[in-house]
Amino acid sequence: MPRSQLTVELPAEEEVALPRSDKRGRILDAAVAVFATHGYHGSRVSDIAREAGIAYGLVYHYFRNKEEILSTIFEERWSGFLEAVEAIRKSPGTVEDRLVSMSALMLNAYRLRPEWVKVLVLEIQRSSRFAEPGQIRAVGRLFESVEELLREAQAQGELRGDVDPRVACTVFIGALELVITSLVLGVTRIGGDEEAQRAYYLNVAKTVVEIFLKGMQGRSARDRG
Amino acid sequence: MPRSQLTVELPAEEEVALPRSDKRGRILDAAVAVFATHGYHGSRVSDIAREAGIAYGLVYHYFRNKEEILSTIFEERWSGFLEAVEAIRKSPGTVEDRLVSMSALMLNAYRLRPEWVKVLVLEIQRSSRFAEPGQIRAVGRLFESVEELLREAQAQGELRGDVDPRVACTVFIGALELVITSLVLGVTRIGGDEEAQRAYYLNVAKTVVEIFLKGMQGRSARDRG
Amino acid sequence: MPRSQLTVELPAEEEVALPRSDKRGRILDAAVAVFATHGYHGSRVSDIAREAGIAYGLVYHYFRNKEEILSTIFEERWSGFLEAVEAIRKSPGTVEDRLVSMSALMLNAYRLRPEWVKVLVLEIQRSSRFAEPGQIRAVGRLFESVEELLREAQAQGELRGDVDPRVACTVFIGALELVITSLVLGVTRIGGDEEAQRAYYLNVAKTVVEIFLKGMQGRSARDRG
Amino acid sequence: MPRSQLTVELPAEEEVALPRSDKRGRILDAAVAVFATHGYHGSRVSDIAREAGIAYGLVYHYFRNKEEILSTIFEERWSGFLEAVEAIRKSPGTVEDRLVSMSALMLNAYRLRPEWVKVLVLEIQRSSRFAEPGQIRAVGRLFESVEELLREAQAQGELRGDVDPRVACTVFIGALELVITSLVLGVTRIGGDEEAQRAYYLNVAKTVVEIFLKGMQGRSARDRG
DNA sequence: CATGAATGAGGCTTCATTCAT
DNA sequence: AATGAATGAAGCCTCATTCAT
Repeated sequence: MPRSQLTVELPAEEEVALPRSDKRGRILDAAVAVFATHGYHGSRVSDIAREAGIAYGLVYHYFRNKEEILSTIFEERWSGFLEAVEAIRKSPGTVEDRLVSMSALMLNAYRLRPEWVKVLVLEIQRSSRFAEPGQIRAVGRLFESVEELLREAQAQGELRGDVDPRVACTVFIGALELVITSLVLGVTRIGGDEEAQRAYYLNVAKTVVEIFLKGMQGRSARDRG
Repeated sequence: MPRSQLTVELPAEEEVALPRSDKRGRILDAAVAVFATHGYHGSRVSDIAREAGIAYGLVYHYFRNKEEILSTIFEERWSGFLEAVEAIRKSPGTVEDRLVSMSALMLNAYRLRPEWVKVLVLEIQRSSRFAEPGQIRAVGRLFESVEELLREAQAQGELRGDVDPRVACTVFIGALELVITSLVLGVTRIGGDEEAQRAYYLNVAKTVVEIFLKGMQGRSARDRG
Repeated sequence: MPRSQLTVELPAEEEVALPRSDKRGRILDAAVAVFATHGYHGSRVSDIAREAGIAYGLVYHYFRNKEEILSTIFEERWSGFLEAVEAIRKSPGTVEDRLVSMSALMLNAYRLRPEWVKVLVLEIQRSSRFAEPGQIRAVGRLFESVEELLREAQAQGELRGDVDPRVACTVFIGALELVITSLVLGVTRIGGDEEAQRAYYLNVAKTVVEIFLKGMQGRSARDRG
Repeated sequence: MPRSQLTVELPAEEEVALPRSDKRGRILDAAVAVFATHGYHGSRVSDIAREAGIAYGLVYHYFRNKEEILSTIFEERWSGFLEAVEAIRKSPGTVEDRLVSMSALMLNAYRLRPEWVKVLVLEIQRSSRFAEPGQIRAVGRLFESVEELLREAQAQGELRGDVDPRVACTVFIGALELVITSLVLGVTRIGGDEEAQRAYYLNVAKTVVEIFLKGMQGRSARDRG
C-alpha cells in the first residue's frame, strides 16, 4: 500500500497549525480547544474569547451565537474530511488498500489533532444540530462514500455479495469510531515516541481492516504467510 | 442456537412496563422519556416532574440532583444489562452462538425499549460523567466481558490468535453500537409487524457477527452451505 | 350632574391601595412605580424586583418576560377603565353630563394614581405592543364607547349631525389626552390641598367639555347665565 | 381662505426630497426612515448607517451619539415647523382662517412626509429628552404660539374670554395630535388620488377647527348658511 | 473623511436547587 | 411525603461607542 495514502490529511491542517492573525480563525481554534476540554455545554463564550485572546463581544461579530461556532467547526472541518475520504475512495488500489487508507486517515487525524477529533466525535454528534437535516446529510455523505466503495468491491467480486453493504458500511465505520473514541476517552492509552505512535496507529488501522475483511475466524496472517 | 438466548432481556423490564405507583420509579421512567426526547441538557427537572405527574420539588426527595437521575438510570439499567451479557458469556455454545446472542440482546433491547436505549446510547455515554472513573469502569465491564469471551475463544482456537483481543472487542462493540445508533437516529428505518421486526433485528445481529467472524472477504454463507 | 359620577374610579383601585401580600400583585405595583419613574426601557427587571422586595427570578415565575409585565398592566388596568367608561356612557343624563363624567374619570384617575396613568399614557401607548391587534382593539374600545355616545346624541338631536362622529370622538379624546399629558409631564403644574386640586381638575374637565360642546366662539357661560 | 396658507410647508422639504450627497444629511434622512419603522429604541445605529449607505463608524463623525441624531432631527425639523406656525399666527385673517391654516399645515406635513411626522409624533415626544428643559421649551414654543393666537383673539372679542387660553390651547393641539396619530397608526385609513387626499385632509382640518370654534352643539354650518 | 473590527458594560432570562408550609 | 413559591448564580447576547488603519 502506498505510504502517501496513509498520510492523507485534512486539507487545511497545515495552516491550522500556524498561529493565525485572523480573529475568526483564532476563535474557531480556541473553540475547538475549549470544547475539547470542557465540552460544548461546559464551555462559556467568554472562555472561548479568553482562549482566543479577544473580547467576547467579537465572537458575535463573526458568529450569530455559540451554536453557530460549533456547526461552523463541523461544516468547515467535516467537509475537508469528506473530500479526503472521497479522494481515497476514487484512488486506485485494492479495496483493502483503500479501507486501510481511510482508517489511517481517521486515526492519524486523531493522532495529529486530537482536539479536533474530540470535538467532532464527542460534541458535534451530540449537539442538537446533529439531528438536523443538513448535518444528518453531512454525516450521511461519509456513509455514502464508504458504502459506494463497498458496493463497487462487491460488484467486482472483491467482497462477498451476500451482505447488505449498508450494514457492512455501518459495521466498518462503527468499529473505527469506537476505536477512536477509546483513544479519545483514554480508555486505550498509548505512549512512545512519534515513530512508535505512528506505527501503533497504522497497526490498529490494519487490524480493523483485517477483521473487517478476513474476520476473526479468517486464516491468520501468520497462517497465510 | 437456543431461542431463549435471543430474548434475554434486561432483568427489570417486566416491572418497568407496568405503571408504577412508587414515585421514585415514576420519576425514572419519566426521566427516560424526557431525556430520550430532549436530551439530558435539554431536559429540565420540571419537565421530568410534569411527565411523572408530580411536583418537581419531590424529585429532590429521591435524588440528590439532576445528574443523579441520569446516573441512576445508568447504574440500574446498565448493571442489569451487564449481568445479562455475563450470563451469555458463561453460557455453553460456540463463540458465534454467544456473539449472536449478545448482538440480539442489544438489538432487542432497543426494539422493545427504544427510549431506554436511546438514553443509554445517546445521553449516558455523552454525559460528562462518562469520563469519570465509576462510569468508565462500568462501561469497561462490558468491554471486559466481550474481551474475555474473545480471549477464551482464541485460547481454544475458535478465533485467530494474531489479533489483539482488545482491538477486536472494540471493533465488535463499535460495530454494534453504530448499527443501533443508526436505528435510534432513524437513519435506518424499518417497518413491518412484530414478527417481521424481530426477524429483521435477528438478521442484522447475525450479519454483524458474520462480518466480525468471517469477514467481508470470507466465503459467503451460501458458498459454505 | 350627580357628583357620584365624577368620582367613578377604576374598579380595583381600593385593593390596589392596600399593601399586597400576593407577590404577583406586588410585582405589578412595583413595575408601575418603576416604569413611571424610569420609563419602560429605562427600568431593569431587577429594579422592579427590588421595589417589590423579592428576588428577580420570581418575576419569571409570574410573567414570561418583561414585556408581559407591561402588557399585563395594560390589560388589567385598561379593562377596568373601559368598564367605567361604558358605565358612564350607559348612565342617564345629558350628553354633557356624561362627557364631563368621562373627563373627570380620566382626570381623577390621574390625580389619585398618577403613576398608573403615567405608565398608561407614556409607556404602554409607546410600547411596541401598542401597534398589535389586541392592543389596538383595546384602545379602539375606548374610541367606540365615546363614538357611540356621540352618535346617540346626534341621533337625538343633542349634537349637530353634520360632523363625522369619528373625527369628533378623536378630537374629544385627543384634547383630554393632551390635557392629562400636560399634567403628567408637569408642563401644567398645580398645587393646593386635596380639595383645591379636586376643584381644579373638575374645572378643567368642565372646560374641556365646554369647549367641545359650545366651542370657543360659543356664547360664554357668563353670557348664557 | 388663501390657498397658499394651506400649503405652507416645512422650509427644508424641497431639499429633503432630493437625494443628498452630504453624508450628514443622508444620515438624518436615514434615521428618520429607520426610526419611523422600528422606533427609536428599536433602531440600531448600524441600521441607520446601512440605510444611509455608509459605515456606521462615520455616524460618530457627525453626531456625538445616537441620542444626538434624534435631537438634531427634532431641532432642525421642529424649528422649521415652529417658524411656519409663527408665520401663520402673524398672518392677517380671522382666527378661524389661521387655525385652519395651522391644522392644514400639520396635516399636510403628515400627508407629504409621513415618516418625518411619525418620528416627531411618536418618537421625539416619547424620548426621555422630552422631559428635559431644552425640549420642553421647544414644544412649549408651539403651545406659546397657539396660546398667543388664542389670547389675541380673546382680546379682540373673536373668542369667548371665559376659558383659560392655556387649556383651550391644549385642547386644540391635543385634538389635532390625536387626529394625526390616528392617521399615523392607520386607525383611520384613507385612500384615493392626490387630490382626493388633499381634499380629505383639508376637510379634517376644517372639521377640527369647526368643533373647536363652534362646538358640537353649535349651529351646523348648514343651519348657519 | 471613511471603515468596520474590536470592546465591554449592561440586561434579560434560565433553571437547578432550597425551603417554608 | 408532597408542594410549588422563592432564590440567585450563571451565561448568553445586544449594541452603543471607540479606535487603529
